[in-house]
Amino acid sequence: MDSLGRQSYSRKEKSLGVLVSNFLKLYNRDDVDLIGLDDAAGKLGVERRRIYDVVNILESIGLVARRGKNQYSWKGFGQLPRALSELKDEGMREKFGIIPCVTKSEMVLYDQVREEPLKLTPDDQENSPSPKLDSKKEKSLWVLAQNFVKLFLCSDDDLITLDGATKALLNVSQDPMNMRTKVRRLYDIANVFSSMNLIEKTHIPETRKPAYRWLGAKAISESRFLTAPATLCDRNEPKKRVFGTEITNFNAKRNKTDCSKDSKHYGNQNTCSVIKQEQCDSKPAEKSFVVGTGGASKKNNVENNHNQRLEDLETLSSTHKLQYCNHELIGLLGHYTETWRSWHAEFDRK
DNA sequence: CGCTCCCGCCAGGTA
DNA sequence: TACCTGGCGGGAGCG
Repeated sequence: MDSLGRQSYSRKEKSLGVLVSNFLKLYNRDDVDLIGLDDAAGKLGVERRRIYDVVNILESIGLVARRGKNQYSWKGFGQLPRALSELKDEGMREKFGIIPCVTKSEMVLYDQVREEPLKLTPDDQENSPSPKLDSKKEKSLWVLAQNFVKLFLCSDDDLITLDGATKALLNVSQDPMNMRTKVRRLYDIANVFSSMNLIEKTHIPETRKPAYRWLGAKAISESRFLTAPATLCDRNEPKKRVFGTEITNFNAKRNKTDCSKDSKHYGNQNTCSVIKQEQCDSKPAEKSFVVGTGGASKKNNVENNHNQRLEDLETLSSTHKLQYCNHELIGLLGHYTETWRSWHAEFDRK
């Protein structure tokens, strides 16, 4: 709320990155098979349109696969290495390692070379679609996301500038307006991947130009993005956007005169939804918050760790402090819900 | 003020 | 033909 009592709008809270992070918290579990788009939209408190963005990008690296209308299946991080290596092979064949400094004729060649995107989803992509559909597919988030990944996998340089990615993935000879649109999509994709710790946003030291660094599947598997803010591990770059540590999707909207129109489709879009941590947190052992009846030394350790973390926090920006607190609160909530559940189950048995 | 990217319109596809 | 899908670009938020 601002001083006038309006719900304040925070762009970051509504970002695709936060959404994807919450999406993963919700569905990144072994017992998840099918993901309903309506279900996801409802639980995450966003309109369906945004879910399409998320699943398209996740599908590009094989985390989910389209099963049919309104339904995706959760494939999981387990197959990520395989998907990435397939993308790499594909990219190598397509010469993605060479980021072209594009001239018009080069671009034509480049376009010819990367006609068919990798089929990580066997079902609908099989039958040769119409040329019209091809051109649509060529522009899709899915393809753009795959090509973006290929760029990292096939390049020796682990830093890729936004400029470089733009030149490599988009036909820079097109009109500027078209370019602007495509670059927006690159931002979307980059945000999603950085929220997953697949890449991180940084910049070229000399030029300060924005750039992305590949962190890769290993970073994801080591990552605690489901349970802890990356902020604390990354004090070199306090300005870096950190996703997944905020509760997203409050009903505050960007100011626009009439938001009611679209609610015909998405009745639930304004619901304030907080991801239920007890559903999401599949790795209680990894929780940064420790509770228990352990001995005094254990307790001291916990306190020391806690104090150390408070000291660490002091070095951060206020935004990151808030993000950290948000995360801790969610963790606590999840922990106590879990405890309550098990006690309740125990009570029921007796 | 330029960069970033959310938001939702609406065209085209599908059941 | 109602509903699903997702490209697209306006324009708001932010540094």
